[in-house]
Amino acid sequence: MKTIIDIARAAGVAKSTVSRYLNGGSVSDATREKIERIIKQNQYVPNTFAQSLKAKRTSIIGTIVPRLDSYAVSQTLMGIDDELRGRQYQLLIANTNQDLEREIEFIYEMARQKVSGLLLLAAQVTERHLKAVRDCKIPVILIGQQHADLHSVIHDDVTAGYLMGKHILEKGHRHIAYLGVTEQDIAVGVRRKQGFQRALREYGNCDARFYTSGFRMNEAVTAADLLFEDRVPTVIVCATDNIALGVMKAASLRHILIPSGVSVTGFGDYEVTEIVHPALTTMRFYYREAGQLAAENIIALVNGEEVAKVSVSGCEIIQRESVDNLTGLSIQ
Amino acid sequence: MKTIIDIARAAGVAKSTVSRYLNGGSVSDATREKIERIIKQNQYVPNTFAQSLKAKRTSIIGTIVPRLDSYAVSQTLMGIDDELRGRQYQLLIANTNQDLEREIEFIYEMARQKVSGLLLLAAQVTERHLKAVRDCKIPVILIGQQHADLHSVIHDDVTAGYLMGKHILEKGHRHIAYLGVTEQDIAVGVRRKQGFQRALREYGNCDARFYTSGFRMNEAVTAADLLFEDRVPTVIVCATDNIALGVMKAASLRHILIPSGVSVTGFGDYEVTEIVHPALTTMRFYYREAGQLAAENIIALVNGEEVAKVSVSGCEIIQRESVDNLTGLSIQ
DNA sequence: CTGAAAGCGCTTACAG
DNA sequence: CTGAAAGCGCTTACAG
Repeated sequence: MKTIIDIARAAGVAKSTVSRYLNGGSVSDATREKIERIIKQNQYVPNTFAQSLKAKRTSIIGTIVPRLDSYAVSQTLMGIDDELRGRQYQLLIANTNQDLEREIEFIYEMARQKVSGLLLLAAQVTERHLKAVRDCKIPVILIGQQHADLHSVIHDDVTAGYLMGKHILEKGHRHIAYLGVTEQDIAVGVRRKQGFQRALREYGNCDARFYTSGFRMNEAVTAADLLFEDRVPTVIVCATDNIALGVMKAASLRHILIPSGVSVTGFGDYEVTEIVHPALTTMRFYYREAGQLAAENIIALVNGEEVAKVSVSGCEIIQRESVDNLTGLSIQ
Repeated sequence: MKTIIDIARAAGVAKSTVSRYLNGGSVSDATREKIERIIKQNQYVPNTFAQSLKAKRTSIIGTIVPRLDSYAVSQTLMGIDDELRGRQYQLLIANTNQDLEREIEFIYEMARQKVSGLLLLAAQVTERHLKAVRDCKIPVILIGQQHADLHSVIHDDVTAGYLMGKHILEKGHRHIAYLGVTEQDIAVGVRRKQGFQRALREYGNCDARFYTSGFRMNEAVTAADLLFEDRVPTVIVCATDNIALGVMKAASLRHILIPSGVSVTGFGDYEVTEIVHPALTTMRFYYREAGQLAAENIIALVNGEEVAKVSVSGCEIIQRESVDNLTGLSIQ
C-alpha cells in the first residue's frame, strides 16, 4: 500500500503539497499534473482512517432504519444509495429491528463514527431522540415522519388519505371501514387518517367505522376478522398494503368475494399488489425519490447550505380491480 | 471528547497501560479497577479511527448484497446483524443493485476500509471476483452460492428441488412444467433443478418440460404466458416464490383456477405466499439462520480458526393449498 | 506488570 | 504556490 509519502517522493514535492492537491487547495498546474500522474500510476488511494483521524469527519452518511424487510424501507434505501454514490458519499446502514432503544444507541454510535449526517427512518420521534441529536450535533433528516425540531422529507399522507377517501366515495361507497394503525405513528396512523376523514366530511352522510391493526399481515388478518364480526362494510380502506393483503386473506377465508362482496384498498403500491388477485387499488408513494431527496438535503445540510424544513414527496392513486363501482354508472 | 491520555492521567498510569487494559493485555488488578472506574466515569470510548490507523484492522464485517428489496436478502441480513451485534462486530452493507462491476469494486473498497471479513451474497462468482478476493487477502464467505476456492454457507438446493419433485409426484402429477432461471445462477438455476430432476428420474415415466424465467414477478408473468401457450400442465414448479406469484397472476388472467386448473409451487416461503389465495405450497429456507451461521463463520475465520469449507443450511416443505391431489385418494 | 518512545498516514496552520 | 513541523488518538515492540 502506497502512502502520501511515496507519492510526494515520486513527485518530488512535500507531502503537504500532495495533501493540498487531494483536498482541492491551490497547486501550480505543473505540480498538479505531476501529482495526478503519479497517483494514477500507483493507484494511490488515501487512507480513510488517517484522514478521519485528523479531519475529524468522514464522507459517510448514516441511515438508521427500523427494519430491512419492508418494501418502503428498501426502496428508500436504494434511493439514498443512488444519490449518495453519485456525490461520493458512502452509506452506512444500521438496522434497529423496531427497537427504540437501539435507535437511540445508533445515533450516538454513528456520531462516534463521525458520520457527516444522519438519515432517520423512525416511526416516532421521542424526547430522547431529540436529545441524542442535540448531543451529537450532527445534521439529521427525518424520513417519512415530521417534527418541528428537525428537518424532514415526508410523504404527502394527508393528501393520500384524502384522495383515497374521495375515490371510494365517488365509487358510491357509504358503508365504510377504515382499518388504520396506532396513532403513535404520526404519518400513517394520524395524517393518513386525517386526510381520509376530511374527504368523508366533504361528502357528509357516510357511515364510517374505524378500526386498528398492527403493521404485519397476520395481525391484519386477525383485525379483519374482528371487523367482519362487527359487520361487513362495502369497502375497507386499509392504512397500508400489508394490511390490505391481510384483509384480502381474511375475506377469502370467509368466502367473501372482492370486490363484489367487499372492496379493499391499500397504501404503498408494493410490488405484490399488482400480482394478487384481484389486483389491489392503492396509493403510490415515491419512496425511491424521497430517499434521493433526503440524501440530497442531508448533503446540503452537511455543507452548511439552507434546506427547507420539510420537503413533501407526492403520491398518486393506482386504480386496479379491488374497488367495486356502486354508482350504477358503468365506467366508461 | 476524552482521549486515552485523559484516562491515563486521571488513573495515574501511562497511556500504554490503558491501551493494554483496553486490548485485554495483562494489567494488575489494582490498576485494572482504577482504569475501569475512570473509563466508566468519563464515558470514554476509544477513537475508532486512531485504533484502525495503528492496528490496521477494524471490527467491521462487510456484506455485499445484489439488492435490498428481496425477502431472502433482508432476512439474511437480519441474521447476520443479529449474530454480529452479539459479538461486538459491526455490519457494513453495500448494495450493488445487481451490478457485477460494482460487486468487484466493493470488494476492493471494503478492503480499503479494512473490514476484517467479507460476506458475499453473489448470484455468480467470476474469475474477477476470485482475483479481487485474492488481492485483498480478506477472509470471505459466500452466502447462497458455492465455489471450490471459497468458504460458503449455502442452502440445500439439491434436496429442496428433490423434495419438491417428490411432493408433486406423490400428489399424482405427471404432466409437469418446471419454470426455472438462468443456469448462470448455480444454486437456483442449476442445483435446485438437479434435485428436481433426480426426483423425476426416480419415479420415471413423467412428462416434464423445462422453461426459463427472469427473477422478477412481471418477467414470470410473461414466461408463464409462453408456457401456457405451449400447453397447460397439471403442475408448474417454479424456481422461486416470486416466479410462482407471477404464474398465479398469469393463470388468473386466463381464468385458469389454482389448483384445480393447474397446481403451482414455489421456493422460498416469502411472507406473502401464505397470504395469497390460494396459499402457496413452497419450500422454506432458513435465511436468517444462514445469515447467523455465515456471521459466526466469518468471525471464526477472522480469528484464524478452522471453518468447514461449506456449511449447508436446511429446508422444509410447506404444504398449503396450491397443489391439487391427483391420486384419487383423499388426504388423511 | 508498567512506562517511554516511535510511528500509523494523514491535515493544518505557519512561514517563506 | 510550497515545505517543515506538529499533531490527530491510538498501538506496539522494547526495556525495565
